[in-house]
Amino acid sequence: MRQIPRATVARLARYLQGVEELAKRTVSSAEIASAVGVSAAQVRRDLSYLGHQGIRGVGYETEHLLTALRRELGLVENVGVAIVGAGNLGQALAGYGGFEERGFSVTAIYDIDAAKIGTSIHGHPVRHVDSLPADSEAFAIAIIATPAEAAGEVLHRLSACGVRSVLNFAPAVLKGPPNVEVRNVDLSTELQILSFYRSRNGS
Amino acid sequence: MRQIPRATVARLARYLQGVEELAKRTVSSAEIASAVGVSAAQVRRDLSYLGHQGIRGVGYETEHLLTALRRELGLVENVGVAIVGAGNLGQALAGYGGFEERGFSVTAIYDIDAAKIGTSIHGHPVRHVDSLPADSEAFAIAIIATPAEAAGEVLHRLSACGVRSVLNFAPAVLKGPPNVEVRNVDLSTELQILSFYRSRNGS
DNA sequence: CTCTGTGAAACACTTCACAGCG
DNA sequence: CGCTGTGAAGTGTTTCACAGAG
Repeated sequence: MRQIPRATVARLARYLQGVEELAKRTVSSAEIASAVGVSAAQVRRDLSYLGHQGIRGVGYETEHLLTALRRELGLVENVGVAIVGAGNLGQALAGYGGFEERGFSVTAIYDIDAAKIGTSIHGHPVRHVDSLPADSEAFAIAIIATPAEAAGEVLHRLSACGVRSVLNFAPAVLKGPPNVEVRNVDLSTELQILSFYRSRNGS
Repeated sequence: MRQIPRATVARLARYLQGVEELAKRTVSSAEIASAVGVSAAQVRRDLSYLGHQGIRGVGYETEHLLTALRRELGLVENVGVAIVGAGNLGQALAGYGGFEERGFSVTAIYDIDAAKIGTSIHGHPVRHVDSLPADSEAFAIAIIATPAEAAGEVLHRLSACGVRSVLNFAPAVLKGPPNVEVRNVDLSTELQILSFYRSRNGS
């Protein structure tokens, strides 16, 4: 029963946030379900992958559940995040406070523009992309926020210096080697998907 | 055979971009597949939802296929997009050139900060959130880039003035009424998912 | 008596493999 | 002969429904 379904992993992160917000001493699957917008059966099934965490007739003890979720998601220690690309999007991400609150630290921003290197953006140092290998111990996850043309090359470099988890915002579909998990978040693609549903959700 | 699976819709948008980039006169399912990183059988199955578009023994006639994809995705006309929230992220989105290229136009940015209203960001006017209903004819899709606290309220307003498609970047899981399609893109959630896989992808 | 945990059924999506068109 | 389009099989995910713990 090990091997958690991918679909479940994506929801565990939501549950973590949902349960944190509920801020009760115990929570039931139904409460979590309505907080994150899925079915109660789904919540129970998902949480069952973490082993027996609940108390029958009562629900889940909040602190215990949060610990289990954080452990499963690898969030026990603070996680370092590198941002590659100091353009508009990279800067916005660097200034986004939400990361720190959730246990992630932006360790540095990488670019190739000599004018930017050595400066600091929202308190984070800007370094040359060439120093990624030297810095690679500092972070576990990288965010690609470069133009599409550069994205493939950046992924290659990241993968070469041992990064296993990449979040790609460049408008290109990246696919790393099998041991590298890449999540592509393309804004245009998202809008196109929405556009599809707009036409059918009857006016 | 109508009713295209959600998973397929998400890929159609990728195919559109992949085929555009290939820029050939005809493309085979195998070519599309390798451009976007899925299996050839998957591409053929997905495209078959659009009806018979290919030519056996040859592949798909590029122009014809692009037209069919754009029609299916509701991208025949230019699509208006409103951005709500003129903070860091909202500004970055406003400056992101990729939208215009793909048939989307940012019509305006909405905020409640009096100091920002009336100014313009990357050429897009900043208006008060209260003017959303009056402007609602201008856009079909809205992007929420506000703090988490405001997001629910904003969704409510958008839905009240007839918006059916919403892309939410605020760190909150929004769920609109059934006739409103909401896509939640939460950066922290994405990082948490990556964090999960980091621990398992054998070092 | 409530709410979890889970077999079993249902459903959704993907892959296989090949008939048959051009 | 190459490549599409698709039944059929396979796999993954969700829902149902209920036994049983607290």
